[in-house]
Amino acid sequence: MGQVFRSSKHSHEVCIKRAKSHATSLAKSTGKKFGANQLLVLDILLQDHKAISAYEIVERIAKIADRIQPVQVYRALDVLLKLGLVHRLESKNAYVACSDHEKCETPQFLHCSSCEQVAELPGEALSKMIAEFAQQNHFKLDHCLIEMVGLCPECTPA
Amino acid sequence: MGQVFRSSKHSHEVCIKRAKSHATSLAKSTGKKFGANQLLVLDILLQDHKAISAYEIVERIAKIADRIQPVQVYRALDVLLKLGLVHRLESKNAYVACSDHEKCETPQFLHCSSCEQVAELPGEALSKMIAEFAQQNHFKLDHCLIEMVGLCPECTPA
DNA sequence: GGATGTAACGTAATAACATTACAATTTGTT
DNA sequence: AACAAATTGTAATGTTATTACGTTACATCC
Repeated sequence: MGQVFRSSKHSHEVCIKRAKSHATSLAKSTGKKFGANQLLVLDILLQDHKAISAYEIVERIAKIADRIQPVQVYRALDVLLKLGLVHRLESKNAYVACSDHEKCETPQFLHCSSCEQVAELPGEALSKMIAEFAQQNHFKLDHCLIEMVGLCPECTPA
Repeated sequence: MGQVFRSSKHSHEVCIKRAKSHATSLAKSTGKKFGANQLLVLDILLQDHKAISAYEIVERIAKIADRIQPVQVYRALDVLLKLGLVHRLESKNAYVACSDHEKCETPQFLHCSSCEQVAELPGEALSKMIAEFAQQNHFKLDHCLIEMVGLCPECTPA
């Protein structure tokens, strides 16, 4: 199993590059183009592996470009969320760039309460088990939210 | 395995009675007493198995007693949440009375998107598995949020 | 080229959810 | 009665998200 949490020294340029190339190929395959605000929001979220609020995105954009309104950020987020390029952390009302472009239909998040980094859990064993639980209870599952809070390896005292 | 979703014809009086007697015994064992607002909020939430917002609670209380302010509802909710008598559904910003007083440290919710009923999943298999996943990823788990959305048995077309 | 459709953007206002700060009241205890 | 602790009351504010309406950019089709 790979490291789900990025080391603080990992080459984040690589993450950004990979995410952007994924976004580009997604755009190509669907025939869509990203608008200016959508690109800005994605750029901001790609700066690290933390989840930030929509209003925080507003502020960060204001530092590098013309200030835009919250609603414009929410609209951009809607598009990015639908494409799976961004996820929403329900328990934090915050948004994070997807960091696992292979398999993230039902993302399961690990959120470090110390450094605030967010990781996505790979693998499907958990979602399969959950699907089974649902079925056992005659529940027609649409989607499931899994958010774990705790300390990441780097923030765990040895 | 019991029915986690209450049938629409279930005798809800029993649920209310059971919850209230649990609350009473909890109060007795901890030497606390519930305040007027706390009792009102609990009563409102016990009226059914649905999750409602704090502001909805404000409105419902206004129908049966003097109107109170949102902050008063939030305070009452804080107390009830800490006692485990009420849970918060993060993905809906809504609150629901606990319906499984035996075992609800890490409640796992099923939320019907049609009738809006909320059920708690019994058992610990899921939470154990999740704890394992956390450990495998060197994540020191504090708590975990599990919310499943779909259709309950009564709302599932045959 | 001009009409048309659609996706994104701009602006203002407001709705929905939650907290802070401070004062008054009630309750239990000595 | 005096005190502490918990609860309640009131006002204001902070945070998150949406609605409504209008404009701009751009591709397509006739």
